[in-house]
Amino acid sequence: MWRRGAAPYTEQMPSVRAAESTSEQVFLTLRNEIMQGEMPSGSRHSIYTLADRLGVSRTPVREAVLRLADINLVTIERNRGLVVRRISLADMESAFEMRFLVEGGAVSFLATPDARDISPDLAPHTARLRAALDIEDVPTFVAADRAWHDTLVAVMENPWMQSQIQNLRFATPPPPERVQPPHVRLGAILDEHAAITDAIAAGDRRAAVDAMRVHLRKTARSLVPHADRADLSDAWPTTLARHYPA
Amino acid sequence: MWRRGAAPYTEQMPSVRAAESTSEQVFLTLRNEIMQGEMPSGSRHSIYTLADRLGVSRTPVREAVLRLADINLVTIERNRGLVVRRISLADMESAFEMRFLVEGGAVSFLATPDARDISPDLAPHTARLRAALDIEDVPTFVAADRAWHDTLVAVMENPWMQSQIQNLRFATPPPPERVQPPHVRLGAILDEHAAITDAIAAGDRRAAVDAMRVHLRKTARSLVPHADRADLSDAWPTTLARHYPA
DNA sequence: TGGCGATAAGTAGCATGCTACACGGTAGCA
DNA sequence: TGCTACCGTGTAGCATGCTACTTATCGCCA
Repeated sequence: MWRRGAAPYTEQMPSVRAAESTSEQVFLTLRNEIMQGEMPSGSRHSIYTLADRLGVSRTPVREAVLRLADINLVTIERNRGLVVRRISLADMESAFEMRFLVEGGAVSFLATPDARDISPDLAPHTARLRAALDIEDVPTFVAADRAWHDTLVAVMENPWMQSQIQNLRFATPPPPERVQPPHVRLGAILDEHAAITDAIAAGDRRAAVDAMRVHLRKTARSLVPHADRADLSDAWPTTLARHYPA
Repeated sequence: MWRRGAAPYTEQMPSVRAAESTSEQVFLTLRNEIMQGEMPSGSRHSIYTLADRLGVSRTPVREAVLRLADINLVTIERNRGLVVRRISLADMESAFEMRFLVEGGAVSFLATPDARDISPDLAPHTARLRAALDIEDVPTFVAADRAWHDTLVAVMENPWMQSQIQNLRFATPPPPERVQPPHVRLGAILDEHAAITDAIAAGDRRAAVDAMRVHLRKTARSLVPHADRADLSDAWPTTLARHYPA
Protein backbone atom coordinates (compact mmCIF):
# COMPACT_ATOMS: atom_id res chain seq x y z
CA MET A 1 0.00 0.00 0.00
CA TRP A 2 0.84 3.65 -0.12
CA ARG A 3 2.62 3.32 -3.36
CA ARG A 4 2.86 6.35 -5.53
CA GLY A 5 3.79 7.49 -8.95
CA ALA A 6 3.13 6.27 -12.43
CA ALA A 7 5.05 3.55 -14.16
CA PRO A 8 4.53 1.04 -16.95
CA TYR A 9 3.37 -2.40 -16.09
CA THR A 10 6.80 -3.92 -15.75
CA GLU A 11 8.27 -1.12 -13.71
CA GLN A 12 8.63 -1.22 -10.01
CA MET A 13 6.35 0.52 -7.64
CA PRO A 14 7.67 2.48 -4.68
CA SER A 15 6.55 1.41 -1.29
CA VAL A 16 7.04 2.26 2.32
CA ARG A 17 8.78 -1.05 2.50
CA ALA A 18 12.40 -0.51 1.64
CA ALA A 19 12.57 -0.79 -2.13
CA GLU A 20 15.92 -2.50 -1.90
CA SER A 21 14.75 -5.23 0.43
CA THR A 22 14.81 -8.78 -0.87
CA SER A 23 11.21 -9.29 0.12
CA GLU A 24 10.07 -6.31 -1.94
CA GLN A 25 12.13 -7.36 -4.94
CA VAL A 26 10.67 -10.85 -4.86
CA PHE A 27 7.16 -9.45 -4.56
CA LEU A 28 7.64 -7.21 -7.59
CA THR A 29 9.28 -9.99 -9.58
CA LEU A 30 6.57 -12.54 -8.91
CA ARG A 31 3.81 -10.03 -9.53
CA ASN A 32 5.28 -9.14 -12.89
CA GLU A 33 5.76 -12.77 -13.81
CA ILE A 34 2.13 -13.43 -13.05
CA MET A 35 1.03 -10.44 -15.09
CA GLN A 36 3.29 -11.38 -17.99
CA GLY A 37 1.93 -14.88 -18.02
CA GLU A 38 5.25 -16.44 -17.11
CA MET A 39 3.45 -17.92 -14.13
CA PRO A 40 0.21 -18.92 -15.82
CA SER A 41 -3.18 -18.91 -14.19
CA GLY A 42 -3.84 -22.15 -12.40
CA SER A 43 -0.18 -23.16 -12.19
CA ARG A 44 1.08 -24.57 -8.91
CA HIS A 45 4.25 -23.49 -7.18
CA SER A 46 5.91 -23.82 -3.81
CA ILE A 47 7.92 -21.52 -1.61
CA TYR A 48 10.84 -23.90 -1.96
CA THR A 49 10.91 -23.94 -5.75
CA LEU A 50 10.41 -20.19 -6.02
CA ALA A 51 13.16 -19.48 -3.51
CA ASP A 52 15.47 -21.81 -5.37
CA ARG A 53 14.68 -20.26 -8.74
CA LEU A 54 15.16 -16.71 -7.49
CA GLY A 55 18.30 -17.56 -5.54
CA VAL A 56 17.07 -16.32 -2.18
CA SER A 57 15.94 -18.00 0.99
CA ARG A 58 12.39 -19.02 1.74
CA THR A 59 11.61 -16.21 4.16
CA PRO A 60 11.42 -13.27 1.75
CA VAL A 61 9.61 -15.47 -0.76
CA ARG A 62 7.04 -16.39 1.81
CA GLU A 63 6.50 -12.76 2.75
CA ALA A 64 6.06 -11.85 -0.92
CA VAL A 65 3.63 -14.70 -1.51
CA LEU A 66 1.57 -13.65 1.49
CA ARG A 67 1.26 -10.19 -0.03
CA LEU A 68 0.30 -11.67 -3.38
CA ALA A 69 -2.42 -13.61 -1.60
CA ASP A 70 -3.59 -10.39 0.06
CA ILE A 71 -4.17 -8.75 -3.30
CA ASN A 72 -5.79 -11.92 -4.56
CA LEU A 73 -3.22 -12.86 -7.18
CA VAL A 74 -2.53 -16.28 -5.69
CA THR A 75 -4.22 -18.62 -3.26
CA ILE A 76 -2.20 -20.41 -0.62
CA GLU A 77 -3.20 -23.95 0.25
CA ARG A 78 -1.74 -25.16 3.47
CA ASN A 79 0.86 -27.89 2.95
CA ARG A 80 -0.08 -27.97 -0.71
CA GLY A 81 1.61 -24.97 -2.25
CA LEU A 82 0.22 -21.93 -3.98
CA VAL A 83 -1.84 -21.55 -7.11
CA VAL A 84 -1.90 -18.57 -9.43
CA ARG A 85 -5.45 -17.39 -9.36
CA ARG A 86 -7.58 -17.47 -12.48
CA ILE A 87 -9.27 -14.21 -13.41
CA SER A 88 -12.94 -14.75 -14.09
CA LEU A 89 -15.31 -12.38 -15.81
CA ALA A 90 -16.83 -11.73 -12.40
CA ASP A 91 -13.39 -10.79 -11.05
CA MET A 92 -12.92 -8.31 -13.85
CA GLU A 93 -16.35 -6.88 -13.26
CA SER A 94 -15.60 -6.40 -9.58
CA ALA A 95 -12.29 -4.74 -10.34
CA PHE A 96 -13.73 -2.34 -12.87
CA GLU A 97 -16.65 -1.53 -10.65
CA MET A 98 -14.18 -0.54 -7.96
CA ARG A 99 -12.12 1.42 -10.44
CA PHE A 100 -15.24 3.28 -11.41
CA LEU A 101 -16.03 4.15 -7.83
CA VAL A 102 -12.52 5.52 -7.27
CA GLU A 103 -11.85 7.20 -10.58
CA GLY A 104 -15.45 8.29 -11.00
CA GLY A 105 -15.27 9.83 -7.57
CA ALA A 106 -12.08 11.60 -8.53
CA VAL A 107 -13.48 13.21 -11.65
CA SER A 108 -16.68 14.07 -9.84
CA PHE A 109 -14.70 15.97 -7.25
CA LEU A 110 -12.41 17.59 -9.81
CA ALA A 111 -15.28 18.85 -11.92
CA THR A 112 -15.95 21.82 -9.70
CA PRO A 113 -14.87 25.43 -10.08
CA ASP A 114 -12.97 25.46 -6.81
CA ALA A 115 -11.03 22.26 -7.48
CA ARG A 116 -7.53 22.71 -8.82
CA ASP A 117 -6.98 22.68 -12.55
CA ILE A 118 -5.56 19.30 -13.49
CA SER A 119 -4.82 20.10 -17.13
CA PRO A 120 -1.13 20.83 -16.47
CA ASP A 121 -0.78 17.52 -14.67
CA LEU A 122 -2.36 15.52 -17.46
CA ALA A 123 -0.86 17.40 -20.42
CA PRO A 124 2.46 15.54 -20.65
CA HIS A 125 0.74 12.19 -20.57
CA THR A 126 -1.78 13.21 -23.19
CA ALA A 127 1.06 14.35 -25.43
CA ARG A 128 2.78 11.03 -24.93
CA LEU A 129 -0.41 9.20 -25.76
CA ARG A 130 -0.78 11.17 -29.01
CA ALA A 131 2.82 10.51 -30.00
CA ALA A 132 2.48 6.81 -29.29
CA LEU A 133 -0.73 6.68 -31.30
CA ASP A 134 0.95 8.27 -34.32
CA ILE A 135 3.58 5.56 -34.53
CA GLU A 136 1.24 2.89 -33.18
CA ASP A 137 3.60 2.10 -30.32
CA VAL A 138 1.26 0.08 -28.16
CA PRO A 139 3.52 -0.53 -25.13
CA THR A 140 4.32 3.17 -24.81
CA PHE A 141 0.66 4.02 -25.24
CA VAL A 142 -0.31 1.60 -22.51
CA ALA A 143 2.30 3.04 -20.16
CA ALA A 144 1.17 6.58 -20.85
CA ASP A 145 -2.45 5.61 -20.34
CA ARG A 146 -1.58 4.14 -17.00
CA ALA A 147 0.26 7.33 -16.07
CA TRP A 148 -2.74 9.38 -17.12
CA HIS A 149 -5.08 7.48 -14.84
CA ASP A 150 -2.59 7.45 -11.98
CA THR A 151 -2.21 11.21 -12.27
CA LEU A 152 -5.94 11.72 -12.21
CA VAL A 153 -6.17 9.85 -8.93
CA ALA A 154 -2.97 11.33 -7.54
CA VAL A 155 -4.30 14.88 -7.56
CA MET A 156 -6.87 13.76 -5.02
CA GLU A 157 -3.96 13.22 -2.62
CA ASN A 158 -5.78 10.32 -1.01
CA PRO A 159 -3.43 7.41 -0.26
CA TRP A 160 -6.33 4.96 -0.02
CA MET A 161 -7.47 5.79 -3.51
CA GLN A 162 -3.96 5.57 -4.87
CA SER A 163 -3.11 2.24 -3.32
CA GLN A 164 -6.43 0.76 -4.34
CA ILE A 165 -5.89 1.78 -7.96
CA GLN A 166 -2.44 0.22 -7.92
CA ASN A 167 -3.76 -3.07 -6.63
CA LEU A 168 -6.66 -3.07 -9.04
CA ARG A 169 -4.30 -2.70 -11.97
CA PHE A 170 -2.96 -6.16 -11.26
CA ALA A 171 -6.41 -7.68 -10.82
CA THR A 172 -7.16 -7.55 -14.52
CA PRO A 173 -5.19 -9.01 -17.40
CA PRO A 174 -2.66 -6.74 -19.11
CA PRO A 175 -3.69 -5.27 -22.43
CA PRO A 176 -2.55 -7.37 -25.38
CA GLU A 177 0.72 -6.28 -26.96
CA ARG A 178 -0.72 -6.42 -30.42
CA VAL A 179 -4.02 -4.71 -31.03
CA GLN A 180 -5.56 -5.21 -34.44
CA PRO A 181 -5.72 -2.61 -35.74
CA PRO A 182 -4.06 -0.51 -33.04
CA HIS A 183 -5.27 2.93 -34.00
CA VAL A 184 -8.95 2.05 -33.66
CA ARG A 185 -9.08 1.32 -29.94
CA LEU A 186 -6.15 3.62 -29.17
CA GLY A 187 -7.75 6.54 -30.93
CA ALA A 188 -10.99 5.85 -29.13
CA ILE A 189 -9.16 5.96 -25.81
CA LEU A 190 -7.85 9.42 -26.58
CA ASP A 191 -11.35 10.56 -27.43
CA GLU A 192 -12.72 9.08 -24.23
CA HIS A 193 -10.04 10.82 -22.21
CA ALA A 194 -10.88 14.07 -23.91
CA ALA A 195 -14.55 13.64 -23.06
CA ILE A 196 -13.58 13.24 -19.41
CA THR A 197 -11.28 16.24 -19.24
CA ASP A 198 -13.69 18.40 -21.22
CA ALA A 199 -16.47 17.62 -18.78
CA ILE A 200 -14.16 18.37 -15.87
CA ALA A 201 -13.16 21.68 -17.42
CA ALA A 202 -16.81 22.51 -17.97
CA GLY A 203 -17.55 21.72 -14.35
CA ASP A 204 -20.15 19.15 -15.37
CA ARG A 205 -19.90 16.43 -12.74
CA ARG A 206 -22.55 14.23 -14.22
CA ALA A 207 -20.99 14.29 -17.67
CA ALA A 208 -17.52 13.69 -16.24
CA VAL A 209 -18.60 10.67 -14.24
CA ASP A 210 -20.57 9.32 -17.16
CA ALA A 211 -17.61 9.74 -19.50
CA MET A 212 -15.42 7.89 -17.04
CA ARG A 213 -17.97 5.13 -16.79
CA VAL A 214 -18.09 4.76 -20.56
CA HIS A 215 -14.31 4.73 -20.76
CA LEU A 216 -13.89 2.10 -18.10
CA ARG A 217 -16.64 -0.02 -19.54
CA LYS A 218 -15.05 -0.06 -22.97
CA THR A 219 -11.67 -0.75 -21.44
CA ALA A 220 -13.06 -3.68 -19.51
CA ARG A 221 -14.57 -5.16 -22.63
CA SER A 222 -11.35 -4.70 -24.58
CA LEU A 223 -9.43 -6.69 -21.99
CA VAL A 224 -11.61 -9.76 -22.31
CA PRO A 225 -9.84 -12.21 -24.60
CA HIS A 226 -11.44 -12.39 -28.02
CA ALA A 227 -12.14 -16.07 -27.59
CA ASP A 228 -14.49 -15.28 -24.74
CA ARG A 229 -16.26 -12.42 -26.43
CA ALA A 230 -18.97 -14.68 -27.72
CA ASP A 231 -20.09 -15.38 -24.18
CA LEU A 232 -20.13 -11.71 -23.38
CA SER A 233 -23.52 -10.14 -23.12
CA ASP A 234 -23.91 -6.66 -24.52
CA ALA A 235 -24.52 -5.39 -21.03
CA TRP A 236 -21.26 -6.67 -19.55
CA PRO A 237 -19.94 -5.48 -17.19
CA THR A 238 -23.44 -5.41 -15.86
CA THR A 239 -22.94 -3.41 -12.70
CA LEU A 240 -20.91 -0.81 -14.53
CA ALA A 241 -23.61 -0.50 -17.13
CA ARG A 242 -26.11 0.14 -14.37
CA HIS A 243 -23.94 2.57 -12.46
CA TYR A 244 -25.34 5.80 -13.73
CA PRO A 245 -23.52 8.88 -12.66
CA ALA A 246 -25.45 9.53 -9.54
CA MET B 1 -8.18 -8.94 2.07
CA TRP B 2 -11.27 -10.78 1.04
CA ARG B 3 -12.63 -10.75 4.51
CA ARG B 4 -16.33 -11.04 4.96
CA GLY B 5 -19.05 -10.73 7.50
CA ALA B 6 -19.94 -8.28 10.18
CA ALA B 7 -18.50 -8.20 13.63
CA PRO B 8 -17.94 -5.74 16.43
CA TYR B 9 -14.63 -4.01 16.68
CA THR B 10 -13.04 -6.49 19.00
CA GLU B 11 -14.18 -9.55 17.12
CA GLN B 12 -12.08 -11.39 14.65
CA MET B 13 -12.40 -11.06 10.96
CA PRO B 14 -12.36 -14.11 8.72
CA SER B 15 -9.68 -14.25 6.08
CA VAL B 16 -8.49 -16.50 3.34
CA ARG B 17 -5.51 -16.98 5.53
CA ALA B 18 -6.24 -19.84 7.85
CA ALA B 19 -8.01 -18.27 10.80
CA GLU B 20 -6.24 -20.64 13.17
CA SER B 21 -2.76 -19.72 12.01
CA THR B 22 -0.51 -18.06 14.53
CA SER B 23 0.28 -15.28 12.11
CA GLU B 24 -3.39 -14.42 11.67
CA GLN B 25 -4.03 -14.51 15.40
CA VAL B 26 -1.13 -12.17 16.06
CA PHE B 27 -2.33 -9.82 13.35
CA LEU B 28 -5.81 -9.64 14.83
CA THR B 29 -4.47 -9.25 18.35
CA LEU B 30 -2.12 -6.43 17.50
CA ARG B 31 -4.71 -4.66 15.38
CA ASN B 32 -7.18 -4.74 18.22
CA GLU B 33 -4.61 -3.57 20.71
CA ILE B 34 -3.83 -0.62 18.48
CA MET B 35 -7.52 0.19 18.08
CA GLN B 36 -8.17 -0.14 21.78
CA GLY B 37 -5.31 2.18 22.60
CA GLU B 38 -3.33 -0.51 24.41
CA MET B 39 -0.58 0.22 21.92
CA PRO B 40 -0.83 4.00 21.83
CA SER B 41 -0.14 6.15 18.82
CA GLY B 42 3.52 7.00 18.56
CA SER B 43 4.66 4.16 20.81
CA ARG B 44 7.68 2.17 19.72
CA HIS B 45 7.89 -1.61 19.73
CA SER B 46 10.07 -4.34 18.34
CA ILE B 47 9.42 -7.73 16.84
CA TYR B 48 11.39 -9.25 19.71
CA THR B 49 9.38 -7.66 22.49
CA LEU B 50 6.06 -8.36 20.80
CA ALA B 51 6.97 -11.99 20.17
CA ASP B 52 8.03 -12.36 23.77
CA ARG B 53 4.89 -10.75 25.10
CA LEU B 54 2.60 -12.86 22.92
CA GLY B 55 4.53 -16.06 23.58
CA VAL B 56 5.25 -16.89 19.95
CA SER B 57 8.32 -16.75 17.78
CA ARG B 58 9.39 -13.76 15.76
CA THR B 59 8.30 -15.07 12.39
CA PRO B 60 4.51 -14.84 12.75
CA VAL B 61 4.90 -11.52 14.54
CA ARG B 62 6.95 -10.16 11.70
CA GLU B 63 4.36 -11.29 9.16
CA ALA B 64 1.61 -9.64 11.16
CA VAL B 65 3.55 -6.41 11.51
CA LEU B 66 4.18 -6.32 7.77
CA ARG B 67 0.44 -6.56 7.21
CA LEU B 68 -0.18 -3.82 9.75
CA ALA B 69 2.26 -1.66 7.83
CA ASP B 70 0.38 -2.45 4.62
CA ILE B 71 -2.83 -1.06 6.05
CA ASN B 72 -0.93 1.89 7.43
CA LEU B 73 -1.43 1.16 11.12
CA VAL B 74 2.29 1.08 11.89
CA THR B 75 5.47 2.21 10.22
CA ILE B 76 8.50 -0.04 10.18
CA GLU B 77 11.89 1.61 10.54
CA ARG B 78 14.72 -0.64 9.51
CA ASN B 79 16.85 -1.71 12.47
CA ARG B 80 14.91 0.70 14.65
CA GLY B 81 11.66 -1.04 15.37
CA LEU B 82 8.10 -0.13 14.57
CA VAL B 83 5.98 2.84 15.55
CA VAL B 84 2.21 2.91 15.93
CA ARG B 85 1.08 5.47 13.44
CA ARG B 86 -0.63 8.65 14.59
CA ILE B 87 -3.98 9.40 12.98
CA SER B 88 -4.11 12.95 11.72
CA LEU B 89 -7.16 14.91 10.65
CA ALA B 90 -5.93 14.49 7.08
CA ASP B 91 -5.81 10.71 7.56
CA MET B 92 -9.38 10.70 8.78
CA GLU B 93 -10.48 12.86 5.90
CA SER B 94 -8.84 10.48 3.43
CA ALA B 95 -10.44 7.48 5.06
CA PHE B 96 -13.92 8.96 5.09
CA GLU B 97 -13.59 10.20 1.56
CA MET B 98 -12.81 6.64 0.52
CA ARG B 99 -15.69 5.32 2.59
CA PHE B 100 -17.96 7.73 0.82
CA LEU B 101 -16.80 6.57 -2.58
CA VAL B 102 -17.43 2.92 -1.67
CA GLU B 103 -20.60 3.22 0.39
CA GLY B 104 -21.97 6.06 -1.70
CA GLY B 105 -21.41 3.92 -4.77
CA ALA B 106 -23.20 1.06 -3.10
CA VAL B 107 -26.33 3.03 -2.26
CA SER B 108 -26.29 4.65 -5.67
CA PHE B 109 -26.33 1.25 -7.29
CA LEU B 110 -28.93 -0.12 -4.91
CA ALA B 111 -31.31 2.77 -5.45
CA THR B 112 -32.66 1.36 -8.68
CA PRO B 113 -35.84 -0.59 -9.35
CA ASP B 114 -33.95 -3.57 -10.74
CA ALA B 115 -31.52 -3.84 -7.84
CA ARG B 116 -32.42 -6.36 -5.19
CA ASP B 117 -34.36 -5.23 -2.16
CA ILE B 118 -31.95 -4.88 0.71
CA SER B 119 -34.53 -4.22 3.43
CA PRO B 120 -34.57 -7.84 4.61
CA ASP B 121 -30.79 -7.80 4.92
CA LEU B 122 -30.72 -4.60 6.94
CA ALA B 123 -33.80 -5.23 9.09
CA PRO B 124 -32.16 -7.29 11.85
CA HIS B 125 -29.40 -4.76 12.29
CA THR B 126 -31.83 -1.88 12.39
CA ALA B 127 -33.82 -3.69 15.05
CA ARG B 128 -30.66 -4.25 17.05
CA LEU B 129 -29.76 -0.59 16.71
CA ARG B 130 -33.17 0.44 18.04
CA ALA B 131 -32.95 -1.92 20.95
CA ALA B 132 -29.47 -0.72 21.86
CA LEU B 133 -30.62 2.87 21.64
CA ASP B 134 -33.50 2.22 24.03
CA ILE B 135 -31.17 1.01 26.77
CA GLU B 136 -28.34 3.29 25.68
CA ASP B 137 -25.99 0.35 25.20
CA VAL B 138 -23.27 2.08 23.23
CA PRO B 139 -21.02 -0.91 22.50
CA THR B 140 -23.90 -2.95 21.13
CA PHE B 141 -25.06 0.02 19.12
CA VAL B 142 -21.61 0.49 17.63
CA ALA B 143 -21.40 -3.19 16.72
CA ALA B 144 -24.82 -3.14 15.09
CA ASP B 145 -23.94 0.02 13.21
CA ARG B 146 -20.87 -1.66 11.86
CA ALA B 147 -22.92 -4.66 10.83
CA TRP B 148 -25.39 -2.38 9.11
CA HIS B 149 -22.71 -0.76 6.99
CA ASP B 150 -21.01 -4.07 6.27
CA THR B 151 -24.29 -5.51 5.09
CA LEU B 152 -24.92 -2.57 2.81
CA VAL B 153 -21.59 -3.14 1.11
CA ALA B 154 -21.88 -6.93 1.20
CA VAL B 155 -24.95 -6.98 -1.03
CA MET B 156 -22.79 -5.52 -3.78
CA GLU B 157 -20.88 -8.82 -3.73
CA ASN B 158 -17.69 -7.02 -4.63
CA PRO B 159 -14.70 -8.33 -2.69
CA TRP B 160 -12.68 -5.18 -3.36
CA MET B 161 -15.33 -3.01 -1.79
CA GLN B 162 -15.66 -5.30 1.18
CA SER B 163 -11.99 -5.56 1.94
CA GLN B 164 -11.50 -1.85 1.50
CA ILE B 165 -14.27 -1.09 3.98
CA GLN B 166 -12.76 -3.48 6.48
CA ASN B 167 -9.36 -1.84 6.24
CA LEU B 168 -10.84 1.63 6.43
CA ARG B 169 -12.57 0.78 9.66
CA PHE B 170 -9.21 0.51 11.35
CA ALA B 171 -7.89 3.70 9.82
CA THR B 172 -10.04 5.88 12.06
CA PRO B 173 -10.25 5.93 15.83
CA PRO B 174 -12.95 3.79 17.44
CA PRO B 175 -16.02 5.59 18.68
CA PRO B 176 -15.78 6.61 22.33
CA GLU B 177 -17.32 4.18 24.78
CA ARG B 178 -19.18 6.89 26.57
CA VAL B 179 -21.14 9.35 24.52
CA GLN B 180 -22.64 12.29 26.33
CA PRO B 181 -25.54 12.10 26.12
CA PRO B 182 -25.77 8.83 24.19
CA HIS B 183 -29.23 9.11 22.75
CA VAL B 184 -28.53 12.33 20.90
CA ARG B 185 -25.92 11.11 18.43
CA LEU B 186 -27.25 7.55 18.49
CA GLY B 187 -30.75 8.66 17.67
CA ALA B 188 -29.40 10.85 14.88
CA ILE B 189 -27.58 7.86 13.44
CA LEU B 190 -30.83 5.93 13.23
CA ASP B 191 -32.47 8.86 11.46
CA GLU B 192 -29.59 9.14 9.03
CA HIS B 193 -29.78 5.44 8.27
CA ALA B 194 -33.49 5.78 7.66
CA ALA B 195 -32.89 8.64 5.26
CA ILE B 196 -30.53 6.42 3.30
CA THR B 197 -32.80 3.41 3.14
CA ASP B 198 -35.84 5.54 2.36
CA ALA B 199 -34.06 7.08 -0.59
CA ILE B 200 -32.98 3.64 -1.78
CA ALA B 201 -36.53 2.36 -1.51
CA ALA B 202 -37.76 5.38 -3.44
CA GLY B 203 -35.18 4.73 -6.13
CA ASP B 204 -33.74 8.21 -5.70
CA ARG B 205 -30.02 7.81 -6.32
CA ARG B 206 -29.14 11.41 -5.72
CA ALA B 207 -30.96 11.53 -2.41
CA ALA B 208 -29.45 8.21 -1.33
CA VAL B 209 -25.90 9.29 -2.07
CA ASP B 210 -26.47 12.64 -0.42
CA ALA B 211 -27.89 11.00 2.68
CA MET B 212 -24.87 8.73 2.85
CA ARG B 213 -22.58 11.71 2.49
CA VAL B 214 -24.30 13.53 5.31
CA HIS B 215 -24.16 10.45 7.51
CA LEU B 216 -20.47 9.84 6.92
CA ARG B 217 -19.64 13.49 7.37
CA LYS B 218 -21.36 13.62 10.74
CA THR B 219 -19.76 10.35 11.74
CA ALA B 220 -16.32 11.68 10.84
CA ARG B 221 -16.85 14.78 12.93
CA SER B 222 -18.09 12.76 15.88
CA LEU B 223 -14.91 10.69 15.87
CA VAL B 224 -12.60 13.65 16.18
CA PRO B 225 -11.58 13.92 19.84
CA HIS B 226 -13.34 16.74 21.58
CA ALA B 227 -10.04 18.37 22.38
CA ASP B 228 -9.41 18.96 18.71
CA ARG B 229 -12.85 20.24 17.87
CA ALA B 230 -11.78 23.82 18.31
CA ASP B 231 -9.37 23.46 15.43
CA LEU B 232 -12.06 21.93 13.26
CA SER B 233 -13.46 24.15 10.55
CA ASP B 234 -17.16 23.92 9.91
CA ALA B 235 -16.42 22.49 6.52
CA TRP B 236 -14.34 19.57 7.71
CA PRO B 237 -13.97 17.06 6.21
CA THR B 238 -13.53 19.43 3.32
CA THR B 239 -13.52 16.99 0.44
CA LEU B 240 -16.56 15.21 1.77
CA ALA B 241 -18.37 18.49 2.13
CA ARG B 242 -17.64 19.25 -1.50
CA HIS B 243 -18.56 15.81 -2.76
CA TYR B 244 -22.06 16.56 -3.84
CA PRO B 245 -24.02 13.66 -5.14
CA ALA B 246 -23.27 14.25 -8.76
C1' DT C 1 -8.68 -57.84 -10.42
C1' DG C 2 -10.06 -54.38 -7.12
C1' DG C 3 -9.57 -52.08 -2.88
C1' DC C 4 -7.02 -50.56 0.98
C1' DG C 5 -3.30 -49.40 4.01
C1' DA C 6 1.53 -48.23 4.72
C1' DT C 7 5.01 -45.25 3.26
C1' DA C 8 7.70 -41.67 1.29
C1' DA C 9 7.95 -37.20 -0.82
C1' DG C 10 6.72 -32.52 -0.69
C1' DT C 11 4.69 -28.58 1.53
C1' DA C 12 3.29 -24.52 4.61
C1' DG C 13 4.06 -22.72 8.90
C1' DC C 14 6.70 -21.78 13.09
C1' DA C 15 11.14 -21.41 15.62
C1' DT C 16 15.69 -19.92 15.77
C1' DG C 17 20.43 -18.74 14.18
C1' DC C 18 23.02 -15.12 12.02
C1' DT C 19 24.42 -10.49 9.97
C1' DA C 20 24.57 -5.70 9.00
C1' DC C 21 23.17 -1.47 10.61
C1' DA C 22 21.23 2.60 13.41
C1' DC C 23 21.66 5.01 17.53
C1' DG C 24 22.99 6.44 22.20
C1' DG C 25 26.41 6.91 25.44
C1' DT C 26 30.93 7.50 26.87
C1' DA C 27 35.68 8.16 26.93
C1' DG C 28 39.40 10.70 25.16
C1' DC C 29 41.26 14.84 23.37
C1' DA C 30 41.54 19.76 22.23
C1' DT D 1 33.80 23.03 28.30
C1' DG D 2 32.92 21.28 23.68
C1' DC D 3 33.79 17.96 20.06
C1' DT D 4 34.88 13.62 17.99
C1' DA D 5 35.63 8.82 17.59
C1' DC D 6 34.49 4.51 19.21
C1' DC D 7 31.85 0.87 21.05
C1' DG D 8 27.93 -1.63 23.01
C1' DT D 9 23.04 -2.41 22.66
C1' DG D 10 19.09 -3.36 20.16
C1' DT D 11 16.90 -3.95 15.81
C1' DA D 12 15.08 -5.51 11.12
C1' DG D 13 15.95 -8.64 7.66
C1' DC D 14 17.55 -12.97 5.69
C1' DA D 15 18.86 -17.93 6.13
C1' DT D 16 17.92 -22.29 7.85
C1' DG D 17 16.28 -25.98 11.04
C1' DC D 18 12.22 -28.43 12.38
C1' DT D 19 7.30 -30.27 12.61
C1' DA D 20 2.81 -31.58 11.30
C1' DC D 21 0.05 -32.45 7.56
C1' DT D 22 -1.49 -33.53 2.70
C1' DT D 23 -1.13 -36.31 -1.17
C1' DA D 24 0.38 -39.72 -4.37
C1' DT D 25 2.37 -44.09 -5.12
C1' DC D 26 3.00 -48.71 -4.56
C1' DG D 27 2.65 -53.12 -2.61
C1' DC D 28 -0.23 -56.31 -0.16
C1' DC D 29 -4.33 -58.79 0.68
C1' DA D 30 -9.06 -60.39 -0.24
